[in-house]
Amino acid sequence: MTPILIAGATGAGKSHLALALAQEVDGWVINADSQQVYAPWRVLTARPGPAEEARAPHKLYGHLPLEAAHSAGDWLRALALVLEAARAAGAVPIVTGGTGLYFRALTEGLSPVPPVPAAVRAALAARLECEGLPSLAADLAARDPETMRGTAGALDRANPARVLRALEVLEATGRGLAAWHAEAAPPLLPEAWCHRLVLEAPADWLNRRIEVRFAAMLKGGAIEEVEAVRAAGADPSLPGMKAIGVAEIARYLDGAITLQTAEAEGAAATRRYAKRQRTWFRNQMPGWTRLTPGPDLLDRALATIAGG
RNA sequence: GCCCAGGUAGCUCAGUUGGUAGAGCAGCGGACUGAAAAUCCGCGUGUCGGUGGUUCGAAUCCGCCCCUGGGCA
Repeated sequence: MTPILIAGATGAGKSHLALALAQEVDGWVINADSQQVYAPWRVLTARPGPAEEARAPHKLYGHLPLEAAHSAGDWLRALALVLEAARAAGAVPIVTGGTGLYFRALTEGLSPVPPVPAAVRAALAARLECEGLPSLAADLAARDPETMRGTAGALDRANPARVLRALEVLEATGRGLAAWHAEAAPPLLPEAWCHRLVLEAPADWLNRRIEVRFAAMLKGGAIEEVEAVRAAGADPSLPGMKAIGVAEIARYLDGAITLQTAEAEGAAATRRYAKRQRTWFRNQMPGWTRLTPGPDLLDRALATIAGG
């Protein structure tokens, strides 16, 4: 059973397509979205609900507590188990989501960099706080010029996430990130072994849907989800707290902005995210088949799978 | 009707003594190998309300008109 991958910007309708396909081919819908893995965010991340889950098995959705450490590598390891189980059950894996990095890791492989201890990470975050980014970038350039140069152009020395990651790996493993990346890493699902679809929606169409959807989320329980998480004392720096809408709703709950402003800003943040996704799908997924939303989408998707 | 304050980018606004405009946000393009719904890089997209005038030259000075606030009647 050849696995099917469905990428697409937020709100493009990939969950809907994935579910329809799952019912056609006896498949499992498997999440490839970095925020939909967290249990507290059902409404806020537009995760499939009980009605959808009753129609086909859904995997890797909301299976982690908000405070759980999670990374592309963690997702990949969890996915390997799910793919194994699907094969045993004779089901077609339908991996769907909007996180480009996860699809890249899946079809192109992730270099075997060992996990970085939390203590190393915390120490570097503290250094960034008191020394500033230019100092860390200079340190990296001195200790690991290869990574600083990068393979395809220079590593962005103004990007704190990249500089921190490079230093973390260097300190945790004694080896530079570029050296690790030079190591071949066999992909879990090589491109030749799966159908790859990108659901591409026109920006105007998608933006309107995003606005309607974010407003509906606020009315439909997203505020309560953020309230509950805050009441439980969640650390705002957790990765799961970076889901779009959390910051906006939190400011509303604090009385800093009106509900109307929160709605406008949440929709705007979602639109910017969709734009970044479009850029990734357009430029980083050259071999994928592009489909546009429309009434006969399922038929076109089935035809693509049959033809490929 | 009169007085005052405004009218400059999609929005909020800046623009020194006249030299055909620039910030933030939005938007657009791009990067992306374990926190990626993250993080970062690049780009100003303009009938300066309209119209006459002064001037070599007007967003800027003057006249008239239009529009939006606020005040007095």
